[in-house]
Amino acid sequence: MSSTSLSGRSGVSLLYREVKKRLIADIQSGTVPPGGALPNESDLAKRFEVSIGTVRRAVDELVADNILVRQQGRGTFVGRLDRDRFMFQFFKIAARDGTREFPEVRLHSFSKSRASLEEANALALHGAQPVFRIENILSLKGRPVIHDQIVIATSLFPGLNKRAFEQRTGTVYELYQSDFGLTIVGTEERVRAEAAGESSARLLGLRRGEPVLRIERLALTFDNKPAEFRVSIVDSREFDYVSGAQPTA
Amino acid sequence: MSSTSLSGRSGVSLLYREVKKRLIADIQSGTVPPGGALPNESDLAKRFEVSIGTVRRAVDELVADNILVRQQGRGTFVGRLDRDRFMFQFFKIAARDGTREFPEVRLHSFSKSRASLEEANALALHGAQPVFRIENILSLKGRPVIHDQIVIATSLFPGLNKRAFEQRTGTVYELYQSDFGLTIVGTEERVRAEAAGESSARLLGLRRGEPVLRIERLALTFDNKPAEFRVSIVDSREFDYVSGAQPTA
DNA sequence: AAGTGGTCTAGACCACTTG
DNA sequence: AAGTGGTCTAGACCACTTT
Repeated sequence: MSSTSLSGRSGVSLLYREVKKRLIADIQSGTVPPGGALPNESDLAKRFEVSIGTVRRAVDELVADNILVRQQGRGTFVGRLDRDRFMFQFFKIAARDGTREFPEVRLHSFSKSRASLEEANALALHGAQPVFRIENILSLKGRPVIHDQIVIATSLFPGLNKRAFEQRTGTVYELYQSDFGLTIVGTEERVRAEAAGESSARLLGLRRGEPVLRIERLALTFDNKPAEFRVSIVDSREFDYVSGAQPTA
Repeated sequence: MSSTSLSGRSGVSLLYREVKKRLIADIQSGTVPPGGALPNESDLAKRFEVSIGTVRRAVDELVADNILVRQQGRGTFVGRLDRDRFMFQFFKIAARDGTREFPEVRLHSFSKSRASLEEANALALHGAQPVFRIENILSLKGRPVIHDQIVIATSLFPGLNKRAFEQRTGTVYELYQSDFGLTIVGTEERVRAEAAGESSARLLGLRRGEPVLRIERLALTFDNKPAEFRVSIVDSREFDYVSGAQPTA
């Protein structure tokens, strides 16, 4: 964390935006690791030479983005992409009755090849760069329900291999975060209905042609840079994709 | 602080929450109509006997919830549920290439009957209360793509009839807002894939059994009270349900 | 008791819109 | 020029957690 002062009110830069950028930089550089505590607010105010209110505003936004977590009386921490967070921010499949459970994940295949045109486009790669392809089968209530096909550029995940992937202790995103310093901060998803293809049908125990959900998810890191492209095929006979709502006071 | 109007700091009530509630009450009562301007912030501060900062915090949250809209130099306004807002907050269907257009809406049927068990449950009705049933066909790029089935309790929409519904000038939610004082503030949606039923297939020009998206949407007003239950059947061969992303600085 | 975040205040000054 | 929201400050005091 460098500590020069923040622009003497000279130009376009809003102070709280600037503070926010610096805090993000500290997270990306690993200066403050996942789960680690930030300095307290008055120290941050001194370091950045702004008032506490300005620090609070920057932190407020990072909390709203689920990047930081405040705990009154304890401190402010970098959010870990653990199971709880995965369930609340990223996993949108719920049973018909509304129940939500963490899926049991089984690795089905791990390979390396080149990006298709569509994949390169989604991941903002220049040409058919090498990618890892990972297929997972996710089970809910003991039965296979989701067929995940993950595509990630090898350049962002140097040294990743099947063993490391399989032996991770937490979520996939937590692996990205802790082993490659890559924090997923949001996703864009497109959902449609299609007839089950052969491999998904076999893996999910469906007849070919049965209607399934196809979810294309682009996972983004800071500055909206794409980091992972994932296609999920979901047997939606007993499970729904859920979205939305807005709790007001 | 002279503690007359807003709780003298005695207990649980946070001042900005209290201000927020009062502002919502003014919107619900029609004291400030859709599109109308709020008093300026210093006047609000005087009226509520709080500082401007506290007013700003309350307004900040209402802006975040898309209920109010700030315009620097002009004022703060009650958001109208017009086409623009509908497109950005509620309409989640986009062409495969990402294009989004406002759908052409055609009324297919308007009737009155009693709520099914599922509908009564969704709308929090006590028993099989009377409801209006409205079916719309929504077209995109000149072709029918969405079959909407709307269910609303007659008790919330007294005097609504086919003519009023058909001759509305704006969106359905704008009608709710302007004619019945009922503001939709958010939705909960559940999406799954199913085989097209007979009527939807006919209306959308599909073969029976073709995979379609089924979207069940519960639209909520203040305090998360359910106001409308809607089932949308979507021909997703050329259109997707889109969700998500999170713009950070 | 000490340290953290959470709420609230009072006021200066800036940026934008309108008459 | 007058009126609006937008940013930033400096500091008091409250609520919660830990030692």
